[in-house]
Amino acid sequence: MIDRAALASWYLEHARALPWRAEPTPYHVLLSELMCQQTRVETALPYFERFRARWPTVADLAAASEDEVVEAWAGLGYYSRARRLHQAARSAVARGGLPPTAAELADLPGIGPYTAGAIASIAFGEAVPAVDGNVDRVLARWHGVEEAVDSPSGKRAITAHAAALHADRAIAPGVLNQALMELGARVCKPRSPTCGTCPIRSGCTAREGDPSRFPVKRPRKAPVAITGVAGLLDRDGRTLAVRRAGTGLLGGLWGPPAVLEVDHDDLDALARAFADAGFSVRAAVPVATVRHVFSHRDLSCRVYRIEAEEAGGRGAAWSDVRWEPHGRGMSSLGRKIVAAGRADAPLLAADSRIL
DNA sequence: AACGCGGGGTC
DNA sequence: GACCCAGCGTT
Repeated sequence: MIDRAALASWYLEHARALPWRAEPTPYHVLLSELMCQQTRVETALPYFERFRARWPTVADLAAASEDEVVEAWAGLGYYSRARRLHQAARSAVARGGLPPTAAELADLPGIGPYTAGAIASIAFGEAVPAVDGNVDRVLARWHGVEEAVDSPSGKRAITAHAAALHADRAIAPGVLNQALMELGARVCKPRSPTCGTCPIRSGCTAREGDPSRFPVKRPRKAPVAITGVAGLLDRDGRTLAVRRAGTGLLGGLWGPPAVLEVDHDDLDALARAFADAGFSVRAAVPVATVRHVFSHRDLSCRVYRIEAEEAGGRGAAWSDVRWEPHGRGMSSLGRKIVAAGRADAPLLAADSRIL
């Protein structure tokens, strides 16, 4: 059995002072947990502060428009989280507040097994596990779990170990769950864990051998290489930006007109993209090629500087169009494309093509 | 069980 | 480059 008292006292001494820990209201925990899904705490921190300042209560967030929320999320990635956070906020307000149990919380959009357990234990004190990547690692190592933690059976095994720690509620559930996560982030790290300082090294299976052998994971597929084109059209120091339609890759996100899954020199596709934004392209000059890796796609995108005139009309590719002064509110890919155009790279006149 | 979905830090 | 991060929802 893991020495829970040692784990808890280690946590109380070493816990980072995170803003949602200072005041772990259900709304703050909801916000932080959604932002931290597959995202480092340090990355989510400034977003949490901005959201909390702009929408201090769950009712404020529910009253915002989805577009506002997605735009405020820009740069954080996995944008369906933003839409689901907004939906969850509206749902919570409609039912008079966030429900206090993991079972009910799991019914809300964006809240799966981990997040439900985290909110229920941290904000409401329910004795339920919250198994994230850190807990996977800590418990797989301690118990020597040989099954892949990203398989259903492996996840069940880890969850059972985590649940057992709450058996007699010797430690406050929120403290225990956060202690496991904090330990995974600070001590029981993926590579070169510092076992010598671990408060629960006694009894740990992996410490006897090679800790980095755990947790076992299924092999992941490499991102598929794709190409695409993007165009920069400037006017009065601003760049033409479009909002991508749909909820697929970068759906709802702002950026310069870009077409994915077409060749680097597919100027017809680029011209159609601008036509959908209401512009007729006269010339396109290649200025850069940017690479952007998503979790499942490895994109090489050729960036063109565009000359065009207003033609009116709009196609279905974009849900909105505007002139964007800074690149704020854009996806990271969008900002990268804008930056490529601002760079002092020489124009590739030899590749220039007039439409 | 596999896939779609972002972005960035770290070694 | 590879790995992985306070994962979830769909198929």
